[in-house]
Amino acid sequence: MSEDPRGPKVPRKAVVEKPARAAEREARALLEKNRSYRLLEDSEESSEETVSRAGSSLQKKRKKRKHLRKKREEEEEEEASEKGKKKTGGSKQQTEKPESEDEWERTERERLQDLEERDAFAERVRQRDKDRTRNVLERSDKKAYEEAQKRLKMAEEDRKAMVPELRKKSRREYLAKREREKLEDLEAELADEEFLFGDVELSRHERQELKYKRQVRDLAREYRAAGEQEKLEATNRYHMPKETRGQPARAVDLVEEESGAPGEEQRRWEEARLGAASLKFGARDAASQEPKYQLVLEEEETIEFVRATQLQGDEEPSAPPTSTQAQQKESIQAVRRSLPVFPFREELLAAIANHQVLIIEGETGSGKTTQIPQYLFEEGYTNKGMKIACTQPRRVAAMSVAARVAREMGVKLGNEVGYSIRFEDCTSERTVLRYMTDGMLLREFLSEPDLASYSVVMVDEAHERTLHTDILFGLIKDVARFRPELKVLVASATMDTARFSTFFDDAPVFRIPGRRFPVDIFYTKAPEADYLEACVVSVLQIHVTQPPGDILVFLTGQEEIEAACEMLQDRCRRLGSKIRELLVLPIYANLPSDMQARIFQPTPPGARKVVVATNIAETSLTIEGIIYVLDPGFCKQKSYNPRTGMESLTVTPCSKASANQRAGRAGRAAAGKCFRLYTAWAYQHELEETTVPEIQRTSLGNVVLLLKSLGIHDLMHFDFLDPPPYETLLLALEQLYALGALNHLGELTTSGRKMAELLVDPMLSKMILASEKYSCSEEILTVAAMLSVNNSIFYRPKDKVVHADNARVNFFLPGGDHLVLLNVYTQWAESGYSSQWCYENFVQFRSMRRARDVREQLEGLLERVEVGLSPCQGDYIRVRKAITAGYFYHTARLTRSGYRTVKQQQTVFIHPNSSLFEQQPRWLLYHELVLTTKEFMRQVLEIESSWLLEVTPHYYKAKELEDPHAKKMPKKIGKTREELG
DNA sequence: GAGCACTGC
Repeated sequence: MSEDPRGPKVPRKAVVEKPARAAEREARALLEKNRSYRLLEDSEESSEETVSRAGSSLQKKRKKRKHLRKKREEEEEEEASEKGKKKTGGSKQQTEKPESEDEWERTERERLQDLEERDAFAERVRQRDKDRTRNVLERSDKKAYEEAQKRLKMAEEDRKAMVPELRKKSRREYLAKREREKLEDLEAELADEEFLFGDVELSRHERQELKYKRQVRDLAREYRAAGEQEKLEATNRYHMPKETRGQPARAVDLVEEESGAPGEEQRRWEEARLGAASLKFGARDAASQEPKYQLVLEEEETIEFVRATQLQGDEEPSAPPTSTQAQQKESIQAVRRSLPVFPFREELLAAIANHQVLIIEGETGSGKTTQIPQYLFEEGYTNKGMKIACTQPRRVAAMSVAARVAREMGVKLGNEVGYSIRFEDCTSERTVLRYMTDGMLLREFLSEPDLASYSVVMVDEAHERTLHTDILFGLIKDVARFRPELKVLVASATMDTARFSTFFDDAPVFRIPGRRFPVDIFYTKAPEADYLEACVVSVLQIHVTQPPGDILVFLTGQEEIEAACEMLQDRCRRLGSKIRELLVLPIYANLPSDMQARIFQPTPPGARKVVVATNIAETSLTIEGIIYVLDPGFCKQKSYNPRTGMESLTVTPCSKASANQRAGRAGRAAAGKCFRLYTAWAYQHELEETTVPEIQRTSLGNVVLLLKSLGIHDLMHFDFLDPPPYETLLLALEQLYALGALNHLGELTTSGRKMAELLVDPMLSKMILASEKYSCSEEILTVAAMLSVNNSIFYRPKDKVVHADNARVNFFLPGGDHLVLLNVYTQWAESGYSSQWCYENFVQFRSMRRARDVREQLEGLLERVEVGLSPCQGDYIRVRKAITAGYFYHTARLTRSGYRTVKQQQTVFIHPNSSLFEQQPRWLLYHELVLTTKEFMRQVLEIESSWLLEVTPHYYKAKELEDPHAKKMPKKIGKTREELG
């Protein structure tokens, strides 16, 4: 790239103009190499019939390409004339030249025509965007603004009004539950004792105790029976003693009225319970009561402690309720001044003025996200209509930060300050401070490859290294080279900043102290075999020995969390009143929202909250009041195997960076403690320094398509901060070629350009484009939307597995899972998108709502890529063919030894949740391949081999789709079932 | 007969 003076301009130029020659040449050579490599491999393995078939058709072209390449190199300086010559020459030669030459010329002519068409299409899209922008902004400005206001108001109300009510409610529920559980426990305990020690001679004391317990139980039973008989009266049956009124009521109060000895019975009950508990755990279960390990304070590690933060309490005036607007404004300014970044304002602005790229290192809470863009605004970086972009990895972050900055600046959200996220654009023409998700800025490159309207781009939370952030780095670095006036800020937590600096040509690093309380880190003395058990024990240990403060436990997934919660609740119940109340609350992304909200409710006085969470609590949400963090040191991580194209999700030890991030969660409100369930040695020697960046762990079809659309051809030499594996890129290129998104020279085709607009995975977008031909785009859009919400459509609670499974089976349609998904969506739409319908059918409302959002967006994009909307009118064959047109790469056939993928002859299985699980169609298409306990195909569709020839004549040959065992196999299972359906 | 962490366009 560097030898080409225009190199850095590639992204800007290429979209409308011809791609830079040097890059193109390199890409071509590379593809050439790739292909010959594939060819070798294929000829060795006769099993890879289909691929070698694709390869052999290429073989012919390859010879021609050599010729072409030479030619192009010679004529490099006269591109335009060459193009003209080819075009006119091509049409002439069609009639005159011998066949082989004709074929080559035709291919070449078609290629050039397609490129022209592609660029014309891109131009049309840009033009339409321009025309439409105004409308969209005006509309969304109002709508989004109202929505944002509503959200903010709700959050406010949450804090003010809902909380006390919620607290009361949860307390009531809790008390009722506790009463029930206590009684059950007592009964169980008595039963146990009678069973175990019935024959044993008891001491006088023990006999007395037993007798007393029985008495208490009988009283409680009687009370309950009485209460049920006279429900009306029961409400007035007892009152709270004056002195305890106002304090939380206690479940045991109910006993005292019955006994007629106020206070006395209660005291005795408590003593009995306490005695029972200590008896059980102190004497009979002595061994299990021993702490399993000792937590040892290894080092008093403090994570970035800044004294100044504690001054903040004095500086921040608690705004009086009657304060005027001016006063409020004053207090906002005071808060702004109190942030750690404030003293560095001038220094920072000077550094930004002097350097094009600046790395900003600062912990969360330093105010960098909210303040720095404001400083830049105040400094005049937004003059002449220029904008400032600040990217966030998450939608909520972009929204809430924008709202806060708008408040600080005293403007309406969506005017000067706005945010822009998928499904929601809250910006207007006046917007100069623009918070957005990183993926959103990435898409903006498509319409504005040089980011001409921005004077500053700030990439926040860079240390998280999301896929989008990583790609942004490469693109922004490139843009910065030919736009010297563009300022680039890379904001990151205290890690990896040296690497960022090196990447951006040794950009200076500006450090801002954070505001965080110290966190003591504890390690275990010896490794734990069962970390789940260890977790439960440690939680109780913290609960018993440590001062008040909530606990946050990090586990890997839903299953583990459910198990841990159950164990904890079980232990607590058994310990009874020996320990203070412990509220156990799970949180993970798939948890229904109302359950999720529970973790934000304040802890009742005297109780302690334990939040058992997945990685969601590591970055995505912050829970107030967490003082203790319990970290077993594991997380689930996705990995991608480019050789098989298979994704897997495995439990792996987390990185040091991740462990520190988790520990930091303990120090948000006050000094905290973090207990790590592994040894200090393991931390030092066994944990990776940082998590492997996402770009090295996922399939890159989408990324390649996007980069190609931006005119970047030489992906192997794209400036990645951490380059993805070579094989992953190769596989992505290969698949895109097979899908027709790239031509034989590795250039983007018109259809590829359209696929890039659709922002779903390439195969999915190919399917959508193909739906036009089979006129079933209505249905295909639905299928695509449903496929893009991760398998979280069906809700399957543990206690209603049978019902849930029945509900799912009711949606089955012959043909396969794609049609089942279509069926679910259609029925839901018919119900008026009802949440009640979802509830009744064990379908997750949240996922469906998301599918609806996606579908609506895709519908808009369909218009953009110039595809008409048409219904299939009940002809599901058309739908299935369109799906096949996108997923012909993902096919499997039934052999005597089960299913094998057509492409790689890999043994695979139908997922047990599939509607086709108990059937064995001969030909299958799958949406994805996942490795869990086996290699499973998820979302499978029955197809016919003849369709493969129909939808992709270039990829399959009739011969290889013949089945040698055809006659021995039952006749077309699919057909007969379709007749039934 | 399985068992999906988390984001994002």
